[in-house]
Amino acid sequence: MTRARGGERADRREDHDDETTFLAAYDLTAYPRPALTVDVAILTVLEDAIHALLVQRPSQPAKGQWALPGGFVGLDESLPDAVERVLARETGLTGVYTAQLATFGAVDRDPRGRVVTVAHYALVPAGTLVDAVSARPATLLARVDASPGGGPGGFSVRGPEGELALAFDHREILTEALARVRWRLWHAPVAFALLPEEFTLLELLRVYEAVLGRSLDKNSFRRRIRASGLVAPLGRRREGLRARPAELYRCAGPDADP
Amino acid sequence: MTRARGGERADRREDHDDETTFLAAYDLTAYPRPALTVDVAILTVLEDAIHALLVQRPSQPAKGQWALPGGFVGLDESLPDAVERVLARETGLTGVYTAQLATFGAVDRDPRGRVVTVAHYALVPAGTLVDAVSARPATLLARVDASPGGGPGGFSVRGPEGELALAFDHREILTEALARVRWRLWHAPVAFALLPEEFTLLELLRVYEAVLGRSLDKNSFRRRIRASGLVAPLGRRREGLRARPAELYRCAGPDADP
DNA sequence: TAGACTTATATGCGGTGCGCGTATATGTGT
DNA sequence: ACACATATACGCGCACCGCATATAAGTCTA
Repeated sequence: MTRARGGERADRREDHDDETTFLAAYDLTAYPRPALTVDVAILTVLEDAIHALLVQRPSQPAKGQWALPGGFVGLDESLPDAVERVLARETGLTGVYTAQLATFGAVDRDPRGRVVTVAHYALVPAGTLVDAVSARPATLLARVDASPGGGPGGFSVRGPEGELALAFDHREILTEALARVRWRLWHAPVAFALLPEEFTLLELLRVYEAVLGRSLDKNSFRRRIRASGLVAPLGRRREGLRARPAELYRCAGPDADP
Repeated sequence: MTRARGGERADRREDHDDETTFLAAYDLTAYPRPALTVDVAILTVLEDAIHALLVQRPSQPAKGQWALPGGFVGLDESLPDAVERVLARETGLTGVYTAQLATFGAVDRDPRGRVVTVAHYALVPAGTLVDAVSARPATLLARVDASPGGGPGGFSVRGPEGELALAFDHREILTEALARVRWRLWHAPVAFALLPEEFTLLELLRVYEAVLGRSLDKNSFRRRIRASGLVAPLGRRREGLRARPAELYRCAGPDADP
């Protein structure tokens, strides 16, 4: 230890030269390595149910099957950049809330060979997502019905034609995304990403119920949300509905925590 | 839609042939792609403080610097397999609790070029880790002192010689690992992975305090833990200490949740 | 236009869990 | 025998949540 510290400065200079020459000669691509993709589970709450945006694969492999939007990660783009690019390319969406979910690396998860995917989820207001889907062919919003008692992953993915089988391991990714969003709902202000800027407390409640898959008490919910300080009343009301107009709120909390 | 459904069976056969020929001709490796590694933040609680196992890099790049154990992901191994291999190779540890943390893909995070790493964390009882470190040169247990008020990432990593600068973005990974373990402490039975099979409630309390970075009330803690049903008394006691012997417990809960 | 209906909002009550203080039990050390 | 240290049990009060109830303020309909 003492000897090593005595030569510290000289060693450091020597190491720097070593590293420079090492890096000049180093070829990362000399070794076999997996391919890397990002996949995004784009979720929303529509008609009191979770929906996921799916795209019909336009080319091999799994051509014609429904899948999560995804794509290969470029050499010069970060993971968030890759997600942003994929979202824009396959759905036209920009500026949406996204977060990393988990990385899936089963050896046989892609028939093309070894492909590891960094799965993400995105939360989008229903209106935005409906517009995006209707503007694109070969995309749909699949209703994801999760029965909380139905065990892990015990949910159905339904399109207009009925139950859908997802390509690759995308059903597994969707399962994880659902669990993650449920988990974060109470601990991070993610629900607001699923609503337009202005919303009523009942609309917020519906989002919570849809995500959690169970009904919540309206009074307790009001108290909790208002006490949390995450919403601020706007002083205006949503009128023209069947009953007393409800106060409009907006998200007010500083975004938070891991 | 109707047309597509009418030809479904024939299409499927055709698609299968297409996919087979497609896959035969497909070369995943034809496109540039990042290299992929796994890195593991191996954590324990020693002397009422969190410690992380670090290895001194034996070769370029960042030669001589302290880093988290890690290695490239092989073409034929899953991510858990890669983690297991790396742990065994660099620390000799086997059969420890590991979980995926997050994937770090900043373009410039590795001087060799584009290297994306799937970061994991491992939780190991202090005794096991002390043994592993003392059996290997160029490894150490660095004390990680986190002041909860010190802002995000506001912690120190200290070896016997003082503060350490970690290689690559490993300090960032350590930050995330710490936050994740804190987050999970109350929601999943992770604390037991940091203790030997048999432990007293005070020892469990010390683990919680070390991970959370703050003191907890002993009485409330007892009630919460016992009411949680995650521990079962063994009927034996830890004797020979300075005071009344404490009941020994073991982890009893079914492992749980994402 | 009056009343039914629907939804919004406020308030009160009781159980539960947790922070905190206190009392008692049971070992070690002098 | 006594002090001392820790383990364990219990009680009190507060905060929060589920639940019920009351009132407000609109729309809808006869």
